Amino acid sequence: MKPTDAELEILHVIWANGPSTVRQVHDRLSQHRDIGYTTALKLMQIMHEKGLLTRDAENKSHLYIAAVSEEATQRGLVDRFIDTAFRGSSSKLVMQVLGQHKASRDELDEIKRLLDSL
Amino acid sequence: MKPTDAELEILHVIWANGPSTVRQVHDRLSQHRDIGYTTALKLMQIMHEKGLLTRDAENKSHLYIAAVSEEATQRGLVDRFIDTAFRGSSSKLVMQVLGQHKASRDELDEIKRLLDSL
DNA sequence: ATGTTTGTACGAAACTATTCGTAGACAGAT
DNA sequence: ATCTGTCTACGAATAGTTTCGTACAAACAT
Repeated sequence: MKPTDAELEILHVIWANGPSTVRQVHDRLSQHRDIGYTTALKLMQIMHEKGLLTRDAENKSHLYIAAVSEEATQRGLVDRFIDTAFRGSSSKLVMQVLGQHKASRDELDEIKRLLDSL
Repeated sequence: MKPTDAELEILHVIWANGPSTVRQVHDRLSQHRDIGYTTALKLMQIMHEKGLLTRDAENKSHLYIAAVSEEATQRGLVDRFIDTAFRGSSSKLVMQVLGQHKASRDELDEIKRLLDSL
C-alpha cells in the first residue's frame, strides 16, 4: 500500500507523463541517476503485482498506468509521516517546513488564503 | 544518518523522557505495541553504533542518551520527505497538510503569525 | 534466413530493517 | 554456595527493497 522510495520515483514519472512504457520511464529516471533497464522493469512489475500500476499488454511494449492517484498517495504518505516523525502533530510539521524552506511569495499567499478559509 | 521508523520510536521516548535505560524505553514502547525486550535492546545497540545514541555504561544498566536533537532530526526527515513525496515542493506539502488535518485555532493563528513574518 | 535490437520474465544476490532466542555476567536473596 | 531476576552481547531468522544477470520471445533489417 505504501510505495517505497524507488516506487515513488516511478509513480512521479507516470503521474507527470501519463501511461508509459518501461523504456520511457527508464529514460526519464536515467537522467537523474544510474539505474539499469531491467531494474526499472522489475520495479514496475512488482508495482503491478502490488496494484500500484495497471498495464495494457496489447502491444509488445506494455503500457503501465498509475492505479493510484497522486493526491491519495501523498495523503497516505503525509499521514504516516506525521505519525512517525512528528508523533501526530501536523502543525509542528507545518511550522518546521515554513521555517525551513523558502516558498515564493505566490506560494505563501496561496497558503495564507487557504489558512483564512479555515 | 536517517533513523528508521523503529529507531524514531525510541528517539521520541528518549527525547521526551531524557536519558533512559533499555528497560525504561521498553516499558514505554510496550504500552503501544508488542515488542520484545531484547528487540528494544538490539535496536538501541545499533543506534549506538550508528551514532544516534551515546551511552553511559558506568552502571550495570546502561543509560542511553540522544546524540541527535529532535529539531535537527526532523529537519533532515522533512527535507528528504519533501524530495521523495513532493518532488521538492514544500508548499505543496503544506497545502496538503492544512487541507487534510484540522489544527486548532491557536495552532492556525501561530502558523499565520509565522507566515506574516516571512 | 540470420543477426540485431527491443522487449518481458525469472531468479538470485546484496543490503537493510526488524525480530527474538540463547548464552553468559552480575547482583541480591536465601 | 546457589538460586532468581535483570542485564548485555551475540548471532541468526525473516521479510522487504533494490539491483541486475541471464534467458528467451518477437520484430525488424539486411
